[in-house]
Amino acid sequence: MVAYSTMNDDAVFKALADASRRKLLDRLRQKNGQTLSELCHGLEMTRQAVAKHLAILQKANLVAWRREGRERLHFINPVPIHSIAERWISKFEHPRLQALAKLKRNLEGKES
Amino acid sequence: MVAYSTMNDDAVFKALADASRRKLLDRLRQKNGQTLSELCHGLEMTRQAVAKHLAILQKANLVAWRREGRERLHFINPVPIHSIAERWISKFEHPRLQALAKLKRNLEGKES
DNA sequence: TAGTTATGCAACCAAATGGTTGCCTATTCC
DNA sequence: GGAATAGGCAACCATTTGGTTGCATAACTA
Repeated sequence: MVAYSTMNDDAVFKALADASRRKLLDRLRQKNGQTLSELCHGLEMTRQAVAKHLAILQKANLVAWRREGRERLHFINPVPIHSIAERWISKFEHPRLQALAKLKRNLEGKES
Repeated sequence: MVAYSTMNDDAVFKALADASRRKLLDRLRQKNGQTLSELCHGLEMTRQAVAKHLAILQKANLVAWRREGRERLHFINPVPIHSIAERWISKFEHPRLQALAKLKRNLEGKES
């Protein structure tokens, strides 16, 4: 029995809507536990902007961090993405190519 | 061999970021081929607002429509959602509970 | 043909978003 | 202790976003 809260779906979708944030997730996936400064390298924006993005990812529960001395180590949390994939995207679990053919037929005005 | 264009991922993510648009997709999933007016029923916003949302969904290739007399029939296209689910979300295909445990360990500062 | 229904188009508006700069605090290193 | 490094916080700004109103056009229907 799984009692998942669909409550913060919106936060997750919104967090994923921005390319910079998706890039940050990608980077963390490649190397987990990076510091804030480390995550800034190569991104064409200020540290403060990156910190804002990470805060948004954190509120969506996609990223967590812990303080270590003067540094902040960031860790990715893949669970919310999976939850959404499973319970929202799986709504569309028809055979895809079949669905595409159906869409085309519909657009052409034939009965499906 | 699959040659997928990762180009309009951004449009899809952004389209999905809005709760009203997700609701519209849900409605079309329940009943495909609805008209614009039909899709407006029960939504607390003007027809024009709904039309804008549908235009965004269309640009993301999540919805298509055809003209039928004075009406516009809308059809859902589940393919882009599947594509993203498969090639982006599957990046996070570690065993999830294991990943969550790892995240906790990381936050607690123990080596994983 | 006249009225009603379905949609299109454009201007406008407030709030959210994504970014900046400036400055302050806390650690670490010499 | 003093300089350098890592990050926190707040004010500010332009653009995007999500919505509106107003009006025009096209197609059914009586």
